[in-house]
Amino acid sequence: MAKRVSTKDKILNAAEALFAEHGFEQTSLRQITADAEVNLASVNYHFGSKKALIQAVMARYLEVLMPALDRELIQLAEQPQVTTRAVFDCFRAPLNELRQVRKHGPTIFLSLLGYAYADIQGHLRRYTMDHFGDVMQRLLATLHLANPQLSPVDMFWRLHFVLGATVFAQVSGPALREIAAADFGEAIAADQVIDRLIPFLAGGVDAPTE
Amino acid sequence: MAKRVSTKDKILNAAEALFAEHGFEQTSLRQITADAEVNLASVNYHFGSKKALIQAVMARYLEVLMPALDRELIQLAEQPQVTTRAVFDCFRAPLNELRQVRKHGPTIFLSLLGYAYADIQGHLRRYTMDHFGDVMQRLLATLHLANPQLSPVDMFWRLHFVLGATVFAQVSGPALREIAAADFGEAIAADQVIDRLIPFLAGGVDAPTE
DNA sequence: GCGCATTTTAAACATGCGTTTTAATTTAAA
DNA sequence: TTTAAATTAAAACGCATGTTTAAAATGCGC
Repeated sequence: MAKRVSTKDKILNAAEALFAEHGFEQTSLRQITADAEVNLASVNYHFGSKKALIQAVMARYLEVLMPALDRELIQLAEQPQVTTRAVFDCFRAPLNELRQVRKHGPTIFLSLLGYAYADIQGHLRRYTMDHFGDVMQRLLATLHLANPQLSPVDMFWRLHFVLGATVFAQVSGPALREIAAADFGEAIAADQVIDRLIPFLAGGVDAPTE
Repeated sequence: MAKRVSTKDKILNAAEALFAEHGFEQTSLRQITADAEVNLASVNYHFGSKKALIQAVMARYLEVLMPALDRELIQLAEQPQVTTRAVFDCFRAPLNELRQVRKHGPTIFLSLLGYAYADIQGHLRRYTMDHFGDVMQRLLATLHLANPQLSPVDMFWRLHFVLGATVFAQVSGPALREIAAADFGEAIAADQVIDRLIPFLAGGVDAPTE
């Protein structure tokens, strides 16, 4: 009983794999449709344009991640003490839930996130704000609970440094893990990079200002 | 006495400005040669290929930054106490020296660095290691002085998180500063982002491991 | 000022891209 | 089974890219 996969899903699956590896702009519809074993024109038929396809790929993950993250943040806010580290740990379970979407969902999603910010500046930011603005608001509020000494503008910048480190670690992840394995004989799984990352991020956010 | 600028330099100047703003892949030779007011074919004549032009643009900055950074690191190593923060502060003067190359050299260079890592993975890394491997070695050694508790592999990852945050902050810099100005009415200059960044980076590197 | 090497120019080349068109095919309801 | 809608397929379109070619212009030592 081989299960029938729709053309639309074949495209989504092939596209996200190529996007995660090479970025959006550098992945052509011809590569995608060849990998998906569908006709070139079917992307425009089912999604309308390449841009809409990119959005559909991202939405599939965001719709799982964002509600899960929201639940974690609400739960955390009930605690008497909130630390920066605890806020970042809120991402662990939601990221893991992305495995429901795809086996290597967490890694794929973070790579996509990286390219989304690098390639189409503002485009994804607007989408995220429109659909999940309340979650982002809660994230900011919770981080402020943990760091009342940071002004909103300080927090704004530090959060983007956090995003940068995260995104870079994932986009360059395959290459970096290869180098690390060669130089230190120590191979770590893609999903474990996040374990190294979180303490770093918390330390950065908690750092005293200038 | 208008000073005569060679075609080669006109190309380099126009190219780096466009590269810094839009990235390498997304900047065409036609845009570059139009801005530089030179013929399209002159890029291939003087540099051989677009790839070689990219390398020439980066080299112009690296050849100023790296020796200056090396001097700072050597000087720092003579101090009795070395902190992570002090290591990162070593970048301030060398980055400022890039103004000799161009007025907004520091910002341009960091943007270029960002795109270099995002666009042509490994390509720039190899060039840097071939030409300035000794400086990178010294940087690692100095950071180890400041953080003897971190294993080499820990340091490897944290340094790349640092690179990611830096690069992202610069590449997304214009957009982020715009948003910050709109949301907080607080406009900060491009060169001041580094002042916000350094405490964050030092805090991240100094953070306790998992 | 001649003659050769260097540089600039305009044009074309080959390739790849996202998209559109038109016809063939499959699907599913009547 | 018939028929209309949805989907797939092949081909072409229009455009942009990096590169190459071959002629024209320029610079410069003699």
